Amino acid sequence: MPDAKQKPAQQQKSVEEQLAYLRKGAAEIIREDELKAKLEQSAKTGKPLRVYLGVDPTAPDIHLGHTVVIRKLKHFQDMGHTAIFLIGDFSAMIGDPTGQSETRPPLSREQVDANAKTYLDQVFKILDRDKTEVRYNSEWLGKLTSYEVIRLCGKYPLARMLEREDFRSRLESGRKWEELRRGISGLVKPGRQHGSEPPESDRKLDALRRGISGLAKPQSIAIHELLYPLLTALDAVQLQSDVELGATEQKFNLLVHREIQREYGLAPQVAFTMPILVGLDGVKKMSKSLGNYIGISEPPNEMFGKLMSISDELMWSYYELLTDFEERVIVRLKEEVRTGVLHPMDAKMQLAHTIIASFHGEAAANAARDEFQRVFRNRQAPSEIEEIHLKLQGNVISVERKTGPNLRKGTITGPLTNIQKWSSLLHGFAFVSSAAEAERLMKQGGFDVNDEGVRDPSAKLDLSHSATYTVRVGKKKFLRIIVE
RNA sequence: GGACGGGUGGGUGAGUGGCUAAAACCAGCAGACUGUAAAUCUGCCGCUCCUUGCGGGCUACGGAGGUUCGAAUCCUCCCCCGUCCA
Repeated sequence: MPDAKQKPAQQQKSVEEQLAYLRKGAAEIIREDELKAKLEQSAKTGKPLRVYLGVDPTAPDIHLGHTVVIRKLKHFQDMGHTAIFLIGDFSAMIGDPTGQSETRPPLSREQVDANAKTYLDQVFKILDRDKTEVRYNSEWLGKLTSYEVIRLCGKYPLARMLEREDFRSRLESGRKWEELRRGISGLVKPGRQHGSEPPESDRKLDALRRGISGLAKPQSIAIHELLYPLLTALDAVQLQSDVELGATEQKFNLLVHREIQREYGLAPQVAFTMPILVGLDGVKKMSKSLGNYIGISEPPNEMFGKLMSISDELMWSYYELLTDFEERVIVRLKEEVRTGVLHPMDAKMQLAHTIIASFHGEAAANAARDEFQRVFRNRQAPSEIEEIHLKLQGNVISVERKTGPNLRKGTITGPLTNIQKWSSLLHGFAFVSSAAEAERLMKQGGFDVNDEGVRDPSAKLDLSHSATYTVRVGKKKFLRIIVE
C-alpha cells in the first residue's frame, strides 16, 4: 500500500461517504446535485475541489460563531480538497451590508491589517496550516480600474440587488414608519385627565405608537453597499472556486457570486451555507457586540463556565455545529437525556470538554472541568484567584495586581488613611465599574469577605496591619487581597 | 430644489415650563430557587461624598446661544437622520 500521505483522502472515501460527511450540519447546499457532480469529477481526475471561505477581518477576535463555517472548510480539507481561506482585506473596507441595519463605518487599512494577522493565528487552530491556501482580495480588487468596476456593475440588475432582505427591509421600514407617523398626527391629541379612563382616540394613539416602536428606525442605504456582493464576486472569479462556504446570512452574496462567475464564463460554484450559531443568551446570533460570545482564545476555565451557562435546548445545536460527533451519536445522546438516563448537565459538561479540548488540548479541558466542579458544584473558591497586593506608602496605596503571567501595577491616590472603604477599593482595582456599583452589590448580598457576607456599604478595610482576605464579588468574581 | 417629520439614559420610547435622575418595556446586575441551565419570584440599575439617609453634591435629554425665579420641555442659529414630490 502506498504511503497514505501521498494519497489524497478523497480517494479513500467514496463520493457518497464524502457527501454524507460534508452534509452534517449544513443549512443549504445550492445545488447538491452539482456538488455531487463536482465530487465525482474530482474523484475521477484526482484533482481536488477548490473550496473557499471569505472573511472580512472586521473584528480582531474570532469566536465560536465564526468557527462553524471554518470547521466546514476543514471538513473539505479532511476530504483532501483544497481549502482557501480568503481574507477580505479590501472588501472589509466597504463593509458587508448583510444583517446590518445601518451603514457601517469603514475600517481603516491599519485596522484591517492588524485584524487579519490575529485572525489567521486563530484560524489555524482549526485548519491545517500547511494545506491551506491563504489569499487576500486586495491582491486583485485593489487593482481594479473604474472602467472594470463599471463593467462589473453592468452585469447585475438593480432590481435583483434590491430584492435582498437587508436592503428591502431598510427601505420598507422607512415607508411604514412614515405611514404610521402620519396616522398619529392625524389624531387630535386631547389633554389627558388624571385618574380618568383614557379616551378612545388616545387608545388609538397608543396603539399606533406601539406599532411604531415595533419597527426598526429607518436607515439609509449608501450606494457603495450595493457594490459589496459584486466586488466579492470577483473573488470567486479570481479563485475559480468550485464551492464557496458561508453562513446562511451570506446566501444572497453567494448566489450573486455564482451568477457573476457565469457571466465571466466560469462554471458556477456551489453555494454551501451553514446555520448561524446562537449566542449564550439563547436568542440572538453569537456576536461580539452583543456580548453573548465565546472567543476561541479565551482561557479554558472561562470557556467552560460560559458553555455550561447555555440552555439545554441550545446545547444540541452546539453539539451539531461545534463538534465532530456523528449525527447518530448526537441523536442517541438526546434520547438518553430525554429518557432521563443521562443528566442534561453531564451532557453539557461533555460538550464543553470536547470543544475546549479541540482548542486547548485534552489536559487543559480536564483541568477546566475539574475547576468547574470545584467552584460551582462544591461552591469553593477557585484554585487560582487573582491576587492584589496592597501597601500603604505615605499618601498613596500601591497596588500590585497579578493576573496569571501579567503583572499590573498602579496606585490609588487621594485623601488616604489606614482605613479604606471596600467600595472605593474595589472600584480602584477596576473590579467594578463604579463605587456606587460596589455599594449596590454589598447591599444586595453579593459581597463576601472570607466567606462572610458583608452587607454594610460603608464597610472598611484596615490597612494598618498585614492580612490576607478572600473576597467574592457577585456570582463569579473572586479576588485575594493581601495587605502588606 | 420643495413640503413634511424626527434626534431623550446600553436599546426601544413616554414626557410640552417646576411634582423629572427623567414613565414603560428590553437588556444588564444581585438575591432566592437550582444543575453557575431555563423558567419563575424579589430587589437594583448616572457619577460622587459621607454619619448609607425616603442624606448632600455634581452631571445628563443632538450642539451652541437666549427667554425665565425655574427648561428635556419655549425662542434663535447650527449639525445629523427619515419620508414624499421633483
